[in-house]
Amino acid sequence: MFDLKWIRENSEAFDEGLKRRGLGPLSAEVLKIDEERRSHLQALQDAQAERNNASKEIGKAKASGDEAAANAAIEKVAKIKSFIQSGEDTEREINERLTALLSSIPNLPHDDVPIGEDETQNELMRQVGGVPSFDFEPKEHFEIGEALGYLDFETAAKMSGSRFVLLSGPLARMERALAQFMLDLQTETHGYTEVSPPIMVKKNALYGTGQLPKFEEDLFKTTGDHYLIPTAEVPLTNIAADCIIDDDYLPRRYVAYSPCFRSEAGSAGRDTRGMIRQHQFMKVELVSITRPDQSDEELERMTSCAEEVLNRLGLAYQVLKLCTGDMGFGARRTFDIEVWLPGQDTYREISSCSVCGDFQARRMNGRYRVEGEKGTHFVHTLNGSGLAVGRTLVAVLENYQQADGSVVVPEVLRPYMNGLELIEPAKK
RNA sequence: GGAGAGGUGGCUGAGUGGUUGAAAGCGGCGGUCUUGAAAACCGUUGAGCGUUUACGCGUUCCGGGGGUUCGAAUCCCUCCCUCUCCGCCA
Repeated sequence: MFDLKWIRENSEAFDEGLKRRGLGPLSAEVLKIDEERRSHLQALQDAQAERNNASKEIGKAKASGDEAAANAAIEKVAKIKSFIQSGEDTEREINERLTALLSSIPNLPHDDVPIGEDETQNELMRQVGGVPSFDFEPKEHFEIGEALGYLDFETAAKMSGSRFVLLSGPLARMERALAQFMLDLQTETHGYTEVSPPIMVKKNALYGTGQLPKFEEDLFKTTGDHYLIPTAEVPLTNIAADCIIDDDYLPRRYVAYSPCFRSEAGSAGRDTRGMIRQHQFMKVELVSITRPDQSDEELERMTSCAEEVLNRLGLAYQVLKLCTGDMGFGARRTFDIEVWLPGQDTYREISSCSVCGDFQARRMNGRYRVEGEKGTHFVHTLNGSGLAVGRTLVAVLENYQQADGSVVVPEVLRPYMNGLELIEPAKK
């Protein structure tokens, strides 16, 4: 959501930002409605002032028992009434148009975000860790997992259809181990506060983070009024909704382990094999609520918190700065972390860290106050995966696979897996 | 699922049609007192929008929306949310 006053005063910068996003200019349309609204408001408010004065007169006249004067004033006001009535209708209608337009406009990218149409134009920031070499042809994760007997798409499809998976035995355990390891790292080493949030939310929460009203088709909705969260970003960021936080409490850092639900409406045919793209997956999510002057630095920090998971797991990855065309709706700047998958012979997204500025804060009315100062300001919000657990499991399987089909358990996970060092095929 | 109660400013909480943007308390800010602090006392303290060089002026806001009325925090309708009791239950 944008500050109307800012658009009014920076209409060129606004259109320029939209252009960088690959969108046409909108300031003219916005300002036209704004203009309409303001000139209308002036007339309406004059009429209201007149009515209020007359009403006070009536009050006084009645109090002093002067019925004649009261009736005269009532008659006078009656004439303005219909104008005010229709004027209020018009105001409502204009406001609705304005909010509808404003709430569908994506956030503007930071100046340093490269301009581009799609993921091919993202900017490579760094590559970390050596890509492992194999003296055999590395398999994809689903081949490995299915051969082990602990990764079962068929059984999942039987009860849930496509894009679901059933993990069992040591792989189910590894999913839990990964989550535990990530949570411990983010809370104990990086200072995040662990949260166990609701995973069903109402639409105002989704409006706050920007999934609604534009992306309803990506969400699962219950038969009631709840939606299943597509990411814990939604409940975590909405902690700040309708709050006024003292500035010395900022930044606030939250981490949550939760399932995520996505309809994948626009992805038919993509990543149909394996567990890369599922309707349901587990993720450890990081969210920061900061002051405006802290948010850029916080994005760097958050990204490195996510990277540390991969460092400790010994997985190779690269960090990209997303170009304008590949960024999400609410983001001003996004870093994607892509992990190396030997089976696919490529890097795949495993985390996405974004700074949203005050875009979400405006939508959810999340503010902070500086001690001793008058008034409030909008907070800045950031979110990032730390990490997507399902895809991390994929990465471990592919990177730690051996020629005989067994999979070595990364050292940092062993304490979480009862000391298990090697995953071998299930005995039938 | 059945029956009730309620949503008021940063917080607690009065207010049931007429100078009420709203008592009181807490908190915040300023001051007096004090070597300093605390306590006490005095004063002050909402937000959005429009307009104005500015002081200011106007308007809207007592969960959201609609209605009644010359006039609504106060009456009516509706939606949302919270809570209590009973039943069921992880």
